[in-house]
Amino acid sequence: MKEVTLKEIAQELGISITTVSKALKNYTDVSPKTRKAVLKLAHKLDYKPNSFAVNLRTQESKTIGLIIPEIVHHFFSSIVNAIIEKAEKKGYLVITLQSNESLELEKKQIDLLLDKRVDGILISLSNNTKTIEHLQKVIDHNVPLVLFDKITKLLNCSKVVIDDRKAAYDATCHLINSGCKKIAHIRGPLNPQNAIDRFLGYKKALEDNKITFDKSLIYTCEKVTFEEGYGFAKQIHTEQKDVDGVFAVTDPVAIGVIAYFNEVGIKIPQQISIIGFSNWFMSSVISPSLSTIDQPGFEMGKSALKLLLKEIKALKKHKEFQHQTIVLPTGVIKRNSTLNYFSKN
Amino acid sequence: MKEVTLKEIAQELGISITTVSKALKNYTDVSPKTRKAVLKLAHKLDYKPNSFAVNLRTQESKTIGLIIPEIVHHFFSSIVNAIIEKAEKKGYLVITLQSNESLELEKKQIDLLLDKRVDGILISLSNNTKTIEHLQKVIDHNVPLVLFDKITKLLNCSKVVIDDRKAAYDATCHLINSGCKKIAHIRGPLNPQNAIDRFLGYKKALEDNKITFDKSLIYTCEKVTFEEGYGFAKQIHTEQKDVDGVFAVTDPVAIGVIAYFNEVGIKIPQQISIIGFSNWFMSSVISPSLSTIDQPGFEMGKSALKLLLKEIKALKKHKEFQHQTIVLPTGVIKRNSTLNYFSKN
DNA sequence: CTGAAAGCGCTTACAG
DNA sequence: CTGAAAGCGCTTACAG
Repeated sequence: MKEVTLKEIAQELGISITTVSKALKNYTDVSPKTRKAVLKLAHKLDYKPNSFAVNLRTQESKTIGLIIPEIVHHFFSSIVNAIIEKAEKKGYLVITLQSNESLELEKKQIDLLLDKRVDGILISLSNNTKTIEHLQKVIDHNVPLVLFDKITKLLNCSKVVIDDRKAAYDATCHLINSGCKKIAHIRGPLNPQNAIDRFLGYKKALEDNKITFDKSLIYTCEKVTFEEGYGFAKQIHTEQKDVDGVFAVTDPVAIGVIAYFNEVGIKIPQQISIIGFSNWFMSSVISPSLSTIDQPGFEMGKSALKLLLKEIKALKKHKEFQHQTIVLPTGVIKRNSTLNYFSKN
Repeated sequence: MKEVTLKEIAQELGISITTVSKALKNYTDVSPKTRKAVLKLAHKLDYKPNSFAVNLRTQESKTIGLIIPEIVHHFFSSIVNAIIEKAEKKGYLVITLQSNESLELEKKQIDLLLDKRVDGILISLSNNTKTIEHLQKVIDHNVPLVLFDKITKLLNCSKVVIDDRKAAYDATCHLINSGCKKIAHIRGPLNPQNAIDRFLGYKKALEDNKITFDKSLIYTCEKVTFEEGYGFAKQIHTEQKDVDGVFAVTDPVAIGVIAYFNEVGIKIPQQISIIGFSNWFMSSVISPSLSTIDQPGFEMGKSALKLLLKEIKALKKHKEFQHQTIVLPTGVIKRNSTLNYFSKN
C-alpha cells in the first residue's frame, strides 16, 4: 500500500501543497471551504504525515532514549513501564536499551541514541560506570539528560533518586528495634553510589544505637543475586558469629538468605531476622514473607520522564532550564521475616 | 554543539557534497587521495550522518516496534531482553509499547508504530484482542509483522510459539504420574489461544489416562494473578472435592495456590501437588519450590526477531518471503511441589 | 574520478 | 486567502 502524500491531496484538489499543509495544521489563513475539502479528502485517503520528513524539517524525533542495567528485574521493569506509558501520553515513543552492567555497552548505546537524534535520554547507570565522558557528551550535544536511581553526583543534570542512606538507616533501625543485637550487612558492589549510601545508612544506624560497627559482618556482592545471598548466608552460619539480623542490599539477595536458613532449619524471625530492599513482587509471597524497603519504581519513572520533557520543552523555546534533583520517599514494609514485638515506630 | 554536515566537510575541503558522501560510503569511484582526506576530516570533526535525512532518503528507520501485554512480567521481560539485545547487534533499535491487555490501546499503538514508519513490528496479543483489522492493516501497509506467544491463527504472517497443548499435556501427565487422581485446572481467560490450548492439553491428558473430565474442577482466571490463584485455592479447599493436584495456567497463579495451602497447613506435595507454567524466577525460590513448564522466553524473542529481520531484508530486495511458524520446545521442570516417586519419565 | 541536479516529503517565511 | 520557493541533510542516477 502506497502512502499518501501532501502532493497527492494537492493534485486531486487542484490546490498547492502549501495550502494543504496549512489546512491540516489548522493555520488561520486558509478559507473554511478549502480547509474542509482538505480535511475530508485527507481523512478519506487516511493521510498520515511522513514522520521522516517531519523529523528532518523540525529536527525533532519525538523519541526518547532509555538505558537501564537490565530489564528482567522487577524494579527496573516497573520504571520502564511508567516511562513508556507516560511518554506515549505525551506524544513520545521510547527506545529502550540495556547496558547489562557494562560500561562499554553503555557508551556504545549513548552513541546509538545520539546518532538516532533522540530528543532526550533517561539513564540509570551500570554498576561499572566509573567514567562520565560519555554522559558529558550528551549534555555537550545539547540533548537533555536525566539520571535516575543509579546516578553520579559529578554530572550537572536533573536527577531522580530515593534517599538510600535514610532508607538503609530505617531498615537497620527496624532490625534493631525488633531486638537484633548483631546485624550483618550484605552490601552491593563498591562502585555504585546507592550501594555506598546503603552501607553508610546501615553504619549510622548502628552508631546511633550504640552498636559497635564490625567490619567482619560486611559481605560484598558482585552481581547482587539470589545465589550470592544464599552463599553469604551459608558463610554467616558457618562462621558462627551469632548474627541475629541481616540487612541485604536488595530483595533477591535477601531471598537467597531466607532460602539458606529455611534449608538448614534456622527459624526466621525467631533466630534471625532478615530485611531486604526494593519490595520485589515475590517478597510478599515467599515464606516467611520478607520485610523490605518500599522503593517507588513507577513514581521514579514518572518523575524522571516529567523532568526530561520539561527540559526538552525549555530547550525548544530557548529558555533557561534549572536542573532539579527529586528525592522520592521510601518506607519500611514490615512482614514476617522480622519480629515486630518491640517495634517503636 | 552544532552537528557537522556533509556540506561543511565539502566546503572545508573545497570539493562537492557528492564526493564527500561517496567517500564516506566507500564508493569505488573516488580517488584514494580524496577519500583519505575526507575520512580524516570526518573523523576529526566527529561527523555522524543525520539520521533524519538518511531515513527520509532511504525510507527506512532502522527501528522496529514491539508490543507486549505488560513488561513487569518475567516471561515478557525476558523476551524484550532478547529482542533488544539482538536487534542492537543487527543495527536496529527497538520501540517498546505495552497494550496493558487492552485491545483499544493495542490498536492505537499499532497506529503509532505505523506513523513512526518502523521497519517491522513484533507483537504478542492482549487477552482481549478479538478482532484483527488493526493487524491486517500492518500487513496491508507492507510492514513485516511477526506474532509471538499470544497469537491468532487468522493472520497470514510469521509466528513463534510453543506447543501449549503439548506442554499442558505434559504438565498434567506429570501430576498423574506422580499419583494425582483428581486434578483441578485453573485456566486462563476464554479468549486467548494459549489459554485454550493449555486447557485442551489438560483435558487430553486426563482422557488418555482414563480419568473422567469434571467441568466443576475448572476455574477460570480473568487477570491471571497471584490473588486469583489464592482465591481459587480457597474455593477448591472449601468445596471439599478431594482435589489432589492443581495445574495452574501460569506460575504467579500457582504461587497463589501454594500460598493458600501453606497458610491453612495443607502439605504440598503430600496432600496436594501443584504445577505451574512458564518458570518464573521466583518459582525456584519459594517453598516448596514450584514444578513448572520451561517456556523459553529468550529463545522466543530471538527467533521472532530473526524472522522479522529476514522478512525486512526480503522486502527490501523485493524478494518473495515465505512466512514461517516456529514452534519452540518446552519441558517439565520437576521441583518440590509435586511428588516424583511414581514418575515414569 | 568529480560534481550538478533531482528528489525523499514536509514546513514556513514571504510575496502577491 | 493562496502558492512559489527555499531548505532540512542526505543519496544516487547521470553527464562529463
